[in-house]
Amino acid sequence: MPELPEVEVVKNSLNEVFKTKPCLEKITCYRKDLRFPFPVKEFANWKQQKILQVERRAKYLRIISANSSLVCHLGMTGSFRLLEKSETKQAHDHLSFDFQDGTSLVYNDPRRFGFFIVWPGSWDQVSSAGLGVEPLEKDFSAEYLFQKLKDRGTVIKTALMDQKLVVGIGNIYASEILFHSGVRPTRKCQRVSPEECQKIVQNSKKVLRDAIKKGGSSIRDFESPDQKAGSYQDSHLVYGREGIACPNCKTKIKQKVIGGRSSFWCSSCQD
DNA sequence: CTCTTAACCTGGACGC
DNA sequence: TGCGTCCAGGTTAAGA
Repeated sequence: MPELPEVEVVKNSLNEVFKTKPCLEKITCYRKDLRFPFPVKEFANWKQQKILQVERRAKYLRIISANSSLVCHLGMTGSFRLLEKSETKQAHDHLSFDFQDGTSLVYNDPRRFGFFIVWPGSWDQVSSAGLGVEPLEKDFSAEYLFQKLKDRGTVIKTALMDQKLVVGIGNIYASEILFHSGVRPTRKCQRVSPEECQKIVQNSKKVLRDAIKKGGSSIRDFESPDQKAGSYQDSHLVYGREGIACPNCKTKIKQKVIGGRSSFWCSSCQD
């Protein structure tokens, strides 16, 4: 489900929830694991704790209490929603943060690719791959991107989705960013010019910021904890639009699997 | 070392 | 209605 904009929206929404209901009664899990075993011992320490803040790095969330913190990843289908006192849990509800007023914040994840782990100290320890720069920060620059691309054997779309290079960009936004930049997803990294790097960097920031503003993309099932669906899917120009006219030139949008992921582009607007 | 593929899971859409 | 196949926003171990 979630790329950077969706995770950012979830983060903001969780912070709203925890601002109103900072005091936890307990954490309950309804199974023993997701992608990794739940840190059950650690959960026991969260009884009666106050939740201070939620942060985001890459597609990871960090939930911080007074004396501990948890890192959560939503995988493909993870989501949170608020459960009122009278409501009962649903299929694929795997864990809940239970508040002292009887309501709960429930984590639901049909495919169970998500996880909760104890905060290990540094972000790089969360991902064995090692995390690249944040796309919305200054250090994601045209110079940085050009340097990273110049000795790579892969194509540009694969590079944009490589979390070691830049974090947070997934399959939807990679296609969208490359369309906005006029660069074909199949272009070899070494053949992307400095000028095109500039465009890709600028459009990454623009597309991701616009998507955050619109609450993320809600295709299939994404929604934030306040139950609001995002609307950025209405702004998708190529993703999921195979055979539909390009908004610029009316050429039919192409689709092809690149690096194992479905990719979309306009063969006339993108070189 | 770099790069690609398969696997982890469930559910929804589609074809027969 | 049912059953088989394919596909889905991510990550990463294993293979080439």
